Amino acid sequence: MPDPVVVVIEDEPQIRKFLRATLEGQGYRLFEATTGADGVVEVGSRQPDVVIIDLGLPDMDGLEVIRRVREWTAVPVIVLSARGQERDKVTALDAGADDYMSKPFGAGELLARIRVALRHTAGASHEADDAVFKVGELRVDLLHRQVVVGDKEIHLTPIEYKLLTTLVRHAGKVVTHQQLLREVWGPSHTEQAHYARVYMAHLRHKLEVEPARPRYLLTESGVGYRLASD
Amino acid sequence: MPDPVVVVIEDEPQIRKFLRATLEGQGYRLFEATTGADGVVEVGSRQPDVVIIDLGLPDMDGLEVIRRVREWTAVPVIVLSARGQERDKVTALDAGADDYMSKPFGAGELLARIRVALRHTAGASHEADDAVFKVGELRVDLLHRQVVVGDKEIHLTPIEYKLLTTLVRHAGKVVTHQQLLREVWGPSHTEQAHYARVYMAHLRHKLEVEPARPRYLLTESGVGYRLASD
DNA sequence: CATCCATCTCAAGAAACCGTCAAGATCCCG
DNA sequence: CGGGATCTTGACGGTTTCTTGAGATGGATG
Repeated sequence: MPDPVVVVIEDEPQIRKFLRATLEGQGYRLFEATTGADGVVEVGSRQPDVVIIDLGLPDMDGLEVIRRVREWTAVPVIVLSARGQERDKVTALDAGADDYMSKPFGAGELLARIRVALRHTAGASHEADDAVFKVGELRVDLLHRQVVVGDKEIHLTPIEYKLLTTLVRHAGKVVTHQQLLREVWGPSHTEQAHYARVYMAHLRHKLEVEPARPRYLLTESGVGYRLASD
Repeated sequence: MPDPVVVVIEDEPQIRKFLRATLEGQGYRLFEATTGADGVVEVGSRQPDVVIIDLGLPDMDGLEVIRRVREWTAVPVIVLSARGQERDKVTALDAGADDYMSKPFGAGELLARIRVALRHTAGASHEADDAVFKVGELRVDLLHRQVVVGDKEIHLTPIEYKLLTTLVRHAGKVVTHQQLLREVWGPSHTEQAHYARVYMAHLRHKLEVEPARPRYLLTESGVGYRLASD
């Protein structure tokens, strides 16, 4: 999993600095905005995993920012505020915020609440994307690490699988020997074109109906290999 | 949409009364438990939309209740606590809680945070939270911590059970050694691939008809393990 | 047709990985 | 304190997977 992306909308330099230190130390990628208008734009362009917003902004009401963001995304929004009145909290939460922390707050608690927010989105996204590649009788399910030909499940060794997924990622396009060797065996093995040949043979025997006349795993002589797509 | 169902786990009659007044006035259906053990059962039988739990319970640690509940459902859990230390908050949130409110708290804020929790589950597809995993002769009941093969109940040690539930959570998908070790033994034991082997052997002897030829607990050589699904 | 080069096939040894067993160490309950 | 259950750890043999080499195939070229 790549580092989570966080957009911070905060005008006070002091708090921005604090957030930067806190978050970057934990491996978050941070993008900052100092006005509400910038904030909305930043959320739109960065597609963050979490948004942290201070309600006291110079140009527009933080609540308005939340409402604008909520018009098109369900990204978790954590509110920071100098005001701790119940009224303020209720308003912000009902405007679409997912959490509300009154200043002063501790770094540990903020990080914990971010982890909660990330848990939520992790669960939600899990259901939708079934990253399955299909061509002819061949099905490659990246999520389940499962390869099926017709209705028979095929067992692949780690290298075979990695080779296949590399081709899947570039399905339809030619993958040069160099590229293949680099992505499967690592940058130090880019000369051993032999490896790729042996393993392409393995894959063909396992996946092709007629290994000698491949329909999916095509050779581009002198260049590399290509996985047929549709 | 029918009235949302809330389970309250709280031993102090005073606060229970307050919650009852607050929530029933807003059209929530309320079920109460006064001990942790009861609470776990209540969550299992009522299938609530939100759980509210006080950390200071007489019989067991509230954190333990949260962990038990989290073994089989993602229902939003809001923690109430007399303690407001950051340490306590972080522990509870990392144990699986979704929100944390220190006493004293206002009715308005509680209701707002409940609305946030309900928003979250509304977005997620209403998957029937079936706490029972089945495949072939094997049944794993996450709620009752019960494992049955055929019609015989099988006793598992804590580690065996945790290993099995980790596989159940990812049923059908390959779980890498790293993942397995991290989720069962903790992040510091990710090198000891040996552990997993020994315990997979234990599980196979207890769950498989023919341990040498496993039908459920499958090895993905060089990668990890996979629990068959369907 | 002969030759060359890229590719494919096959197989065997090496290496990594896995399952098993069992001997302590540790924990838990009475 | 004792005994049983559970967990850790090491050793060993069997299996899978990887590497490597030698020869076969097959198309392109002159």
